[in-house]
Amino acid sequence: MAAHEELLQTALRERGLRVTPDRLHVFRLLEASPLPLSIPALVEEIHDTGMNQTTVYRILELFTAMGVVHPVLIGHGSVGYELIPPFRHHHHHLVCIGCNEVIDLYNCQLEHRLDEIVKPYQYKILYHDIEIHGLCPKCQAKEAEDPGPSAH
Amino acid sequence: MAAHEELLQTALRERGLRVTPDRLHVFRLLEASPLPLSIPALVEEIHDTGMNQTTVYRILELFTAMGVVHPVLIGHGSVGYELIPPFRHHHHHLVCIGCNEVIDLYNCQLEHRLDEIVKPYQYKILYHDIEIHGLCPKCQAKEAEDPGPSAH
DNA sequence: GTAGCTGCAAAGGCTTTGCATCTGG
DNA sequence: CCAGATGCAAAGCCTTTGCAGCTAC
Repeated sequence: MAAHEELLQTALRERGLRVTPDRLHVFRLLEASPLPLSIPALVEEIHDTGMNQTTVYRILELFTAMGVVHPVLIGHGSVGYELIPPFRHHHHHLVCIGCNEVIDLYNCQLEHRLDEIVKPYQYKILYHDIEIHGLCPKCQAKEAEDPGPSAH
Repeated sequence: MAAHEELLQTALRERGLRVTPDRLHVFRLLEASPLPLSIPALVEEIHDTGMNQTTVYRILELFTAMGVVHPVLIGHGSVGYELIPPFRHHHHHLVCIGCNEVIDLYNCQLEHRLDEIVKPYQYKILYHDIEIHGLCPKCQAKEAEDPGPSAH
């Protein structure tokens, strides 16, 4: 069994919660996905496994409260969920606003700088998100030939 | 009239769109709010002005497409909207996961570093979001006396 | 005058909730 | 065995859509 999955089992048992097939299944879907998954996307994925969609909502609420996942913005103002450390490597996102492609960025070396910025507020920092938005090479080319996206 | 509002009017007219009382009203609400506003919050605000809630949705969709606002995560996985440069000063968020307090951080000095990180991907960067999550001093104290938030 | 904007009302999704049933430890 | 988890179904939101009437320019 994967090391991350054992971590999840431990985290659940420590709280007196149960390791169930549904919870493991949702965890594996998140682990297998290169991108954050929205709840509707997860519901879609589990649709033919017999798992109820209410269960998906409850599992994500639980995972969020446990610090297993956290919400991030994906695409046009919708919310997705992804695993966070120690359940997954720390990383950030580079998002194309043209085609919604998402690239994971590892090697974030900004922690020290962020600590400095936040010091005056006496917050205890738990985690941070960075999302960089722009146009991927393909969409830059598309924009160059098109007249550009007029509103509406 | 505020300089930012003139910018909005210019941006609208450049696209052959109209400057309407409703659009100005939504813009002013966003400008007056220290925090990002969710659509339901905006709908609440305009409820007794006679403006229809459908209009709020359409205006936010338009403002997003125009680059006047962008979505950010606020609180527990919900989405809010806020003005972005040149309609507002560039800034980031420090969010308390205990009480959902949001503090604006100005003086972001990370642009250069982000450029370096992203260089290999040949993206054209348009903007970035940074959200730092943690516990405010008050919630740290609360956690110290409480047994801490068990799941569920 | 006319393209564009808004109001209204209905439809369609998404999310939450209560309760009965089932199950992991 | 029993606290905890899930399924089901209904209810309550949130969001989108089509069309008729209104307004900025």
